[in-house]
Amino acid sequence: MPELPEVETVKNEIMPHLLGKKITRMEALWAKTLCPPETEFNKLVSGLQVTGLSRRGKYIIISLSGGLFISVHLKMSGGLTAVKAETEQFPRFTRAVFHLENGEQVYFTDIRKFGRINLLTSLDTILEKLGPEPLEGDFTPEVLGKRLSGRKGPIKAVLLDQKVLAGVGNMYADEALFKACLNPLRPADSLSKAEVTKLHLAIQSVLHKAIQNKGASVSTYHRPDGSKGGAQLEFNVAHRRGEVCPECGAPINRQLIRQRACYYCPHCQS
DNA sequence: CCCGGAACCTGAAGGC
DNA sequence: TGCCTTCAGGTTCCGG
Repeated sequence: MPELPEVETVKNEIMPHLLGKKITRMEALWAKTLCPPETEFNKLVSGLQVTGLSRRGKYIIISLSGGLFISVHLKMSGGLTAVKAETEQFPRFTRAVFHLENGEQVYFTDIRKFGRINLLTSLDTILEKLGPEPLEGDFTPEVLGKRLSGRKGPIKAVLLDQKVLAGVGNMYADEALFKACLNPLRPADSLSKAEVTKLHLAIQSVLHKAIQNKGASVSTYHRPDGSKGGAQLEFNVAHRRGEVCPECGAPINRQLIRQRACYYCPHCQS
């Protein structure tokens, strides 16, 4: 599932196919994917040039000439695929198409239709619901400590709150808590200073390593060239139902926390 | 602020 | 083989 490392990888690898190109037309094959709807979207973007690509949390931000932005959220099963030249048949599950100059295209595919491509005049609506970027220099252990203070819910659930920290999802929250040897049910504000520091380091190292491995291909995630990421091969607990802890050999627990599957080692994370 | 639950969707996997 | 149920989990919204 796309979390920060997967979104970062998609952004980086789709960049050469979009940067500097003119958008001739946006096409919606599943109407709800585009907001505003296709006709209105096209009135505003056709002929504009892509001037930049960036990522904030799990959003890909496409900057356009004229001061407009397109945000892409992959949600559960979305992906972008680069295509050199126009083809007559779209791949299965294509929900939207970026038509570019010279007949090039970028497909937005999404089995479950949760993903969204929004046209924005300002990034405020996105930025105001996101906490700090975990890999930026200003994300320090002190900042993490402040974000967790006063939060009495389980640390696992609090880490998934995008307003606390942007970009961490279910898989990497499980991996970071394992690396920091923290029980996912611990109240977020009960962590000692040393534990917060350990968690801060664990979050950064888990995300860095996953980006190096081009994301985790569990279920439907794929890179823009169609290949898979390798980060799932290094998971210690996430999605490892019925397996044992690589550190101590204890069976990995799967427990619902706030309706979300949580994988952890009951021995190492006691 | 905290929490639970539903909604949005489809395909894979497991049970019978 | 085939029907039915469950599971997957990012985000928003609604109600208590």
